[in-house]
Amino acid sequence: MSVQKVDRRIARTKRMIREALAALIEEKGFESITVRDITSEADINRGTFYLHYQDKFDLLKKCENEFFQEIEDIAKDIKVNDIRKFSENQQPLAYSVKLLEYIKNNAAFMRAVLGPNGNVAFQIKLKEYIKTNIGKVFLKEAEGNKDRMKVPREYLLSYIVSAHLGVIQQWLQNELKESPQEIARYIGIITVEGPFQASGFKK
Amino acid sequence: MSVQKVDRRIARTKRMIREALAALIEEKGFESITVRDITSEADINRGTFYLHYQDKFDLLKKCENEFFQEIEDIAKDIKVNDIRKFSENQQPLAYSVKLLEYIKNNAAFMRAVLGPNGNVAFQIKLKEYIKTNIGKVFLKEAEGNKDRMKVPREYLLSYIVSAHLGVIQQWLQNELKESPQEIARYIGIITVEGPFQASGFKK
DNA sequence: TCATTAATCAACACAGCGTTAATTAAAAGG
DNA sequence: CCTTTTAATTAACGCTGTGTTGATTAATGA
Repeated sequence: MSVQKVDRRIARTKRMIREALAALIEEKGFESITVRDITSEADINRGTFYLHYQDKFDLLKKCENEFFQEIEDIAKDIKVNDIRKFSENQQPLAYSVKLLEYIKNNAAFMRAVLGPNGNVAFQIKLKEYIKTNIGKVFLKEAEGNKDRMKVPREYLLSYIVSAHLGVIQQWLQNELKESPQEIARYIGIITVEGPFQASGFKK
Repeated sequence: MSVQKVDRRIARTKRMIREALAALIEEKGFESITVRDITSEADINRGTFYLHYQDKFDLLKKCENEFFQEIEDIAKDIKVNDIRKFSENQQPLAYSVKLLEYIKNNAAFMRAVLGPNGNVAFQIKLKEYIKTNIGKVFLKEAEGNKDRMKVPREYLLSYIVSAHLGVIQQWLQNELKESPQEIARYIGIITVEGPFQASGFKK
């Protein structure tokens, strides 16, 4: 198959539109954005928008799909024994570091969709991703000891995934002050040792 | 101060509007709802809506405020030593049970604002509430042992709070099959013992 | 250089908004 | 019960945003 070269004008227009979208979501939330807002922020004609996207929902969906496409590749490298490694020498999980690095490199968009004016549907999809690629790895380890499972698997899983996302949101709110490695270490510590073992409460 | 008696017509109208809102949010999400949708669902004149609310955002805000007003009262009864009680005899935390009971009694609205078409701003406010009334109680216990704190307080707190909310959302998604007591027990087990102690992994 | 095609511009019908003035209907209170 | 008060209805207003179209201009790639 031949590689289609993209017209520079198209690339530029799409880039402007997406940058405008991220800026506007963060500014006032997706729901109150109009196509007019986007095109005037991007400094293009309103009609041009409709040459590329059906409406603002279509635009958001395409941005999200692009995101998931890209982090899907990250997931390919996950090592199942990551968690064992962590238990043994407290090394941050490789998957976490990569995901967090990606988030840091796309901070504007991530802050937009995960921040206070963000989008629940996106968060649900992201949780689904984390659940598939991360939670299950953790639980696989845990279920070796199934008879001692005190809480149904679905609740344990949703707990881990939500907690994961919570730390990421706190990090974004904290203006990405810490390094991805550091955050990955926090997640590892809390998730593997438990929040109160980590803080020194109990035993 | 004299108790103002509310005109039955007003009470009815407001009730219809709020029921319509919950139904519509769950159906297609807050952002794509129009005032027309609400008033036709509630079977009232569109003009009537504007006698009570400025716009749909005002309506949502007032519904949320009512919610927080009511759960604020619940928080008044929280006992600081709840967590100790749990550690000793695995009794569900009193605050949790009450909050979860309230959620169960207002399932339509809660499913609407916390579900897939829900509202991030509401979730943030709810997290804030949980953080204040629950997380801090947990952490107060934990911080007796401050020198063993491996993770910054803010991350630990956001972890606990997000995880909390995650279990609630899983519960709503699970159609409130379990009792509030049971869910409170799950939350207690996972939060105090840690997800992997709870599942039997490690040690 | 020149054919191709993206972007612009102006105009269209349409839908939802928020408001208003006149009217109808229901509730509260004597 | 009857009257006064006030909530709800109705129909219309101007305004803003939508999504589309046809004609025109300008940038791109070969």
